[in-house]
Amino acid sequence: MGVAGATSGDSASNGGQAAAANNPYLAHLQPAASSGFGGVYGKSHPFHGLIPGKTTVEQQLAIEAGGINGFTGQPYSDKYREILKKRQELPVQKQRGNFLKLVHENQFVVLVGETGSGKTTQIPQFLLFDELPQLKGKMIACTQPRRVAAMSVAQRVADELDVKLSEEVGYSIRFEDCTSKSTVLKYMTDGMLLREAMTDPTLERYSAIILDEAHERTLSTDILMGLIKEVAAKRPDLKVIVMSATLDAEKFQRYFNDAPLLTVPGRTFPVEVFYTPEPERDYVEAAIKTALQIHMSEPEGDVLLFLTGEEEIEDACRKIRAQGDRLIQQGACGPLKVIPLYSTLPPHMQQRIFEQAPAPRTEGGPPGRKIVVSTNIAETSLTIDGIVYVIDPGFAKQNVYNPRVRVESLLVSPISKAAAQQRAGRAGRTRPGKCFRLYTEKAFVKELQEQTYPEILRCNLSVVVLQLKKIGIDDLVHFDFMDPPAPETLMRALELLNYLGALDDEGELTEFGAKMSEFPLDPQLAKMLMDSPKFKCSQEILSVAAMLSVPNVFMRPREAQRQADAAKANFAHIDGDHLTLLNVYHAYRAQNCSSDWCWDNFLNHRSLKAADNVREQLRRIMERTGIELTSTPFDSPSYYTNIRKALVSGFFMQVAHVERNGHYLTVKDNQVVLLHPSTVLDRKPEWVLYNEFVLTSKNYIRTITEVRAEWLLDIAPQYYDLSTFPSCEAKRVLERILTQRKFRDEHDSDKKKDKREKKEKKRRRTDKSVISSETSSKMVRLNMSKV
DNA sequence: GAGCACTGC
Repeated sequence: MGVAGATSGDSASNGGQAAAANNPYLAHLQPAASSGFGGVYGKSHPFHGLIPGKTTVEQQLAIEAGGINGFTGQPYSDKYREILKKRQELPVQKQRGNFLKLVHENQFVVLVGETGSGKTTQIPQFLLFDELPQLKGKMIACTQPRRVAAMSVAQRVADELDVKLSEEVGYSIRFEDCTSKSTVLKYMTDGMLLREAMTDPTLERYSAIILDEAHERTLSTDILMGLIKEVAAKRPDLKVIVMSATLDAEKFQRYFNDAPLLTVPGRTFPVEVFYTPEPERDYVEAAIKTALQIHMSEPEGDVLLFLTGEEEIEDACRKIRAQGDRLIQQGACGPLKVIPLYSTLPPHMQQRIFEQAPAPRTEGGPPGRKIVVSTNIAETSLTIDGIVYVIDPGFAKQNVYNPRVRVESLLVSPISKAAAQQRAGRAGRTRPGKCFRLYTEKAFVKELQEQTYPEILRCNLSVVVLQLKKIGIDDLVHFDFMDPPAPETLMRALELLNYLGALDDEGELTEFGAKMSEFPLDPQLAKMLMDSPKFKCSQEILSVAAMLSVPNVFMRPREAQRQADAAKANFAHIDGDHLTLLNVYHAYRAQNCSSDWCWDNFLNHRSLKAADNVREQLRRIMERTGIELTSTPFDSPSYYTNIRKALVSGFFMQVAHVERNGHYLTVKDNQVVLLHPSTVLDRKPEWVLYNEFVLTSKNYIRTITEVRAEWLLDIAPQYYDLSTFPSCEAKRVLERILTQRKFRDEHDSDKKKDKREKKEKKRRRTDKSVISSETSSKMVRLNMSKV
């Protein structure tokens, strides 16, 4: 992944230091030396006359129309002038004066700009020429919810400013920092800015921050808003622009101390909205019918149909194709191209949405049509040109978190009015369009909520709490969230972090917790990683943690389920799914990360590649934080038990015990759960540790490994304090073990103890060697033959 | 014997 011409690192300023000192055009590279912080530009400089925070539209226009680029000292290119003409036609240009006035007079500005207004590319530039952050040795940040947006917008703006991407304009996303010492405008993901805040809590390196797409209310944007509100109170010099695409601006204004509002019209075409007169019983059937009706009776133009998930979409595609074929044979309409779209689809399949609609079969015959059947990936992340008709059944899968049982689940639920509007808007990007809503107008008005619940109200907050504690926000209950999460969700997070040792009993961040927060992982995974040297298996746990933080690697196509299951069985480890994942990773590396090999073994290459990336990132953090990288020799009998013990040190709260009736109960919570059918375990071990609890048709625990009761008691005594247990079978079993231990300890003669200790010492000595990566293919072979 | 909406560090 990457943008052509993108570079990372600070090559931009290499060798530029000497030149900069004598070159007035390059003064921004050395503001301290040339003019001092807060200084101004000299007479010969294109930026001469600009006073930070006091520029005028005329000044900015004159600079843009000038001959010399103030950033590079070079004459503007022809391409620059060409782009400039187009920029001048964007609706947001008419508001430049108003924008500058508001920014001069206010710390916070809320800007609502509809699709096509040009806000994402232009506003940061208006601000750049007004702020002149280079004079203060600072930057302007503009956040985006998605990586691709950060990359592509940065490239576009670099072109508009006639500079090389990574120099004055750059971007920063996970796994890729495309900025340099000369960067003054930085596009970045919101998550990335939040990461930075953990080491720079007052965001000193920025003179202004633009939060774009704030209406999406991503978890990171919400936390950033709370944080920036606090920082701004301490830093009157910091400018904050909040940009949103919806009419929900009032809420943002109120939140940011009654900030002024600037509204910029968009540039889209009208979309006529139709409702069904009666509620539809089966929205998929209704959607298919509507799609075919459009094809038969509406003029040329492509169709976008929103459904909720992969299976539903593939199913609908098949049905539309089948029924479409029948109509075509009857000569009732032109040819159809039906294309599915969802995120787990391989990239070359996703590309198909950009194909042209099929041509009519005979010249002058009925027109061909493209129908894209998509999840709400097409609502925000992907834009398909040429869509004229949208079919909106009004549903989407949404994540819901229940703190009481600590379970996240995906539920098909009605979308919000804002989302419905967004969907409809997809029909009007190239010409006037139509949107068919498969619900009544009354339902739209009365039943749909205004906005989608922000993510912060729908998810487990343990990562959020850890991050905020690291940033130095101690009082989370009184932290000014735009929408405060349920106290119970916060309590659950605090409790978990306390058990993991990240917070002490007063709720203060411990040193251990501070280190944990460095890892871009769930706290359980971070804890497991940090404890893994104790069990001499940090190399292996690194791999397991990476595999657990990427999408499922096992593919199971409907038409080849048995082959896929057989392929998976080759990697199965007798002790469970975590070690199976480790086998897969080792085999993948032993096969030189071959994508063909992945395909042959029904493995998702994209996921494995991601796991490899994540592993490398985690390994670096381990090195930086001084956590030892070590392994138990593969031929040691404790190789796998050590790994399983390390799993326990992170996931001791996610353990289930099988009851005499064959049901599993989660420890302490006593929830009845079933082993997910995807597990490689073909028996029912007494104690299992699980990675996640999913609520679908039943209560399932997924990604499971057998563990031993003794480990639970030894590794997590703080949680397995039996006085805190409700009365249950698991408690009785654990009690029995403790009694036996006490008995044994009392009757153990000193001699026996001595012997045991000696043996233990010897074992420790033999465990010290570290395996090299060269042996990894051998490891896989050995291990596979064991199974 | 069953599913993985979508992002992000």
